[in-house]
Amino acid sequence: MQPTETMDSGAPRRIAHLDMDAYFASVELLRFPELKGLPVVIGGRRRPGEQGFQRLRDYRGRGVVTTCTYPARAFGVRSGMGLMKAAALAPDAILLPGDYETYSRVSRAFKAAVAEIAPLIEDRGIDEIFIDLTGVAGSSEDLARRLKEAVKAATGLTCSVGITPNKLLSKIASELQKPDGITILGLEDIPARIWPLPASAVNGIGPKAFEKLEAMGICTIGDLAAADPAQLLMRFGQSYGAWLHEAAHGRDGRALTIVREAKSMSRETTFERDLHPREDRERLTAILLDLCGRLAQDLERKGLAARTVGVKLRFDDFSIQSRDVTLIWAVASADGLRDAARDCLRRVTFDRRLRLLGVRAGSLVKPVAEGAPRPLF
DNA sequence: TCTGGGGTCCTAGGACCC
DNA sequence: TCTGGGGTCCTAGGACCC
Repeated sequence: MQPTETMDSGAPRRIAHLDMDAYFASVELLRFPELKGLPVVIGGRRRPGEQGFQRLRDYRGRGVVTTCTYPARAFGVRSGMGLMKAAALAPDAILLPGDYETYSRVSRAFKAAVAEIAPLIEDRGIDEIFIDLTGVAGSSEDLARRLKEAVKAATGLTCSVGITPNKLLSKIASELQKPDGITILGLEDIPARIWPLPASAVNGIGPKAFEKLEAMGICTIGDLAAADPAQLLMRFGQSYGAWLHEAAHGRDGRALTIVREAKSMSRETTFERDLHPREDRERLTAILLDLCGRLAQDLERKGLAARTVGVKLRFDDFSIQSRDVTLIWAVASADGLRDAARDCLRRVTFDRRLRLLGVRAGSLVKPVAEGAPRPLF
C-alpha cells in the first residue's frame, strides 16, 4: 500500500506543526507535581528496588539525557548529552527513568484531541505532528489557540504551535516561541524571522552538513539563501545541493503523509560493559536470543513478517558494522530471526570488544498463514 | 565524563537479466 | 571475444530525525 498523502493542488496551504513542550519530563511532572520548578532529567535505565527520587550525581553507567525540564536546561543540560556529563552540570537534578508506555498513551490522547479539530494529521513521532489546516475554517491565531486548548484539556500539557504555508517553515516556527508558544508566519516574514537563524535550524541540516557549510562561511539560513547555487551543487551534490537552496528560501512543496506503513522494526541494546566476542560468548548469545524474542513479539503484534533480517554491531571504538540477509521466505518467529541473524554474524570479523548488539527486521510483509490456500496468480 | 534506542531515506557498487 | 545500456534487487554504510 502506498502512503496516503494530502492532495497538492498548488493552491496556498496552511500547515501547522505542533510540538509538545519537554514532553517526557512534562508527563512526569503531572505524576509528581512536587517536582515542578526543579531540574528534572529523564534518562538511564530503571534500577530495581530504587526508593524515592534519584539524584543525577548518584548515577553511574552509560546512558544519555532523553529529555529534561526547562530548569535543567538552564544548567546547560541538553537532550542526547551523556548522563555523566549532565551530572557534572546539574548534580542535584532529579533523574527519572523513562516510562514509554505512559508517554505513548498520552501521545494517543493529544493526537485524538487534535483530530477532533483537524483530521489531516502527519505523525512525526511520539511528541509532534503536522496538521493540514488548509480547509479548516477560522483564523490561524484562533486555530492555534483551539489546538493548544484541546491538547491541554486532553492531557494537562502545554505545546507549541507554528503555522505557515509549508512543513519546513512550520517546523522552524514552532520552535521560535517555546514553550507554550504560537508563531504564525507568512512568506513575507522569511527575511526578518527565518534568515537570522543558524542553518542548523532547518530540519535536514544536521551536524555534518552544518560543519561543511560553516567551513564555506555559511552560518545562517540567510547566508545559505545568498550562497551561489552552483557552489552548493558542487559541494553537496545535485539533490542535496538543490534542496539546500530551496529550503533557505522557505520553499517546500511536500504534502503531508497521513498513513505510513512500517518499513522496518528493530531491537538493540548497549551493554553495561563492553563484551569480548569470545570470552563473553555465552552472554552475547543470551542477549541475541532476547533481542530476537522481543523483535518476534513486535512483529506478531503488528501481524508482520520479515523478508530481510540484519544485525548491527557497535564496537568499543564506536564504529558500526551491519550485515543483512534476504530470505526466500519471510520469518516472524524468534527462532527464524535467530537463524538468520547467526548467518549475518558469521560474516563479521570480530577484532574489538562489542558495545552494542541489534537485530533488525526489514522488507516487512503480511505473512500468509501456514496451510492457507495460496493464490496461483 | 564519552556518546540510548527506535526509525527513515539516500548513495553506491555489484549481480543479474533483457 | 568484445561491446553497449537500462532496470531491479541486494548489501553496507552514513546522515539525519525524534
